[in-house]
Amino acid sequence: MTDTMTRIAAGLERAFAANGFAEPSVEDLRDAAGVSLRTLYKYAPSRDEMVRAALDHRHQRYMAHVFADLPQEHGAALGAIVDRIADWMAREASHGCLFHAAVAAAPRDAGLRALLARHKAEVAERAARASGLPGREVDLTLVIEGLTQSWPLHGDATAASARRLCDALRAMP
Amino acid sequence: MTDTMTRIAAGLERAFAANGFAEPSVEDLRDAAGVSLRTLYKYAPSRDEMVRAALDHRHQRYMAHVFADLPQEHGAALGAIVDRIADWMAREASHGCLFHAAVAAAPRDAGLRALLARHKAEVAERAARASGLPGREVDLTLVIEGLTQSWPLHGDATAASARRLCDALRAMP
DNA sequence: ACGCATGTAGAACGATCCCTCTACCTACGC
DNA sequence: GCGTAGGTAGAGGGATCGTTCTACATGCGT
Repeated sequence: MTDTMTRIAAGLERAFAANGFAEPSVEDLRDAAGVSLRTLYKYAPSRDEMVRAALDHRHQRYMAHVFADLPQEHGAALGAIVDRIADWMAREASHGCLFHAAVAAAPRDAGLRALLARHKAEVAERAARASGLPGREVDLTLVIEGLTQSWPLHGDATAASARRLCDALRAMP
Repeated sequence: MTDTMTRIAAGLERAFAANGFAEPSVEDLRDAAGVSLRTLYKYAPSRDEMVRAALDHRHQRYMAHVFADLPQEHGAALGAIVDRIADWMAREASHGCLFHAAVAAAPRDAGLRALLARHKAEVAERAARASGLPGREVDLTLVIEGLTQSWPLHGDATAASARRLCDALRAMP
């Protein structure tokens, strides 16, 4: 059932987020997914598919967490996005972006790199739309990526810095 | 003749940069290092030590590439740092920061995380000094990390964005 | 000429890897 | 009552893993 699939994907996401993409064995993943090995392989016929399933699930949850129910006003929306991302880092991704971690573990995998690019493009596109900055996806990607990567080093001070940089972005041509 | 240790470290760095930290076997690393298995284990007694040796070598080369012979004037120095990092990405690190890749492959390894933090702290400190922005290490880390992570997605457009953000940083209180 | 440090080549070990397979259980529509 | 779908438990194969070890070659100071 689809219910089983999402439960498996949620468990896989948790396992990869906690232990990285290299370390967990398929048996570890089976334990995290809470199903038998056979069922796990039925829904994700190889370890690579398990990675994809985890990332798909992660993408859904991330987009919902960051972009759902944003304020209408553009400045407030961008500030809220920064706060949501900082909140996400605090409670979910204290080690950094899961997509980058997946690509780092297998940098030759073109499919994974494409998945990363699509995820980041969608984030930038939603951020540009919510903040009323169409065409500024590169600027927004830079600040969001900087926030995401710096947060493990400097915590909430990074969020404050990102908010000020976003104000500067909106004032820039 | 170059020191055996540095030759090994250079080969290891190249292997990990090309194939990530999870994929290469010790035999692959031996081939990349260009020495025998016994010699490799003499200088790096475990695979983890090989990772450390590669990262140490990477740190030396990165700092030299980005911070050597910068202009005296603060604005020009910061612009040069951005250009140097973009140049580094173009020719050396098209997949992203090697330290983040190492941590992503083994997020539970506290020693690796400490190595990452020290590397980033040293980069931020040197950047703050060169650009005449003491105490602004968090801001600089955010822009530099954003540039480093976004570059694989948007290439030199990211560098242009980073330069404008650096100008904004210097104009901010 | 000789000892020693330093190197190469590669076999072998036990562990672990991903994946497949057999055998059995349970819920449910007809 | 019974077949089928979809599940569990777990053994095992074949390959590869990190690491150690033996056996041999080479350069160099004395």
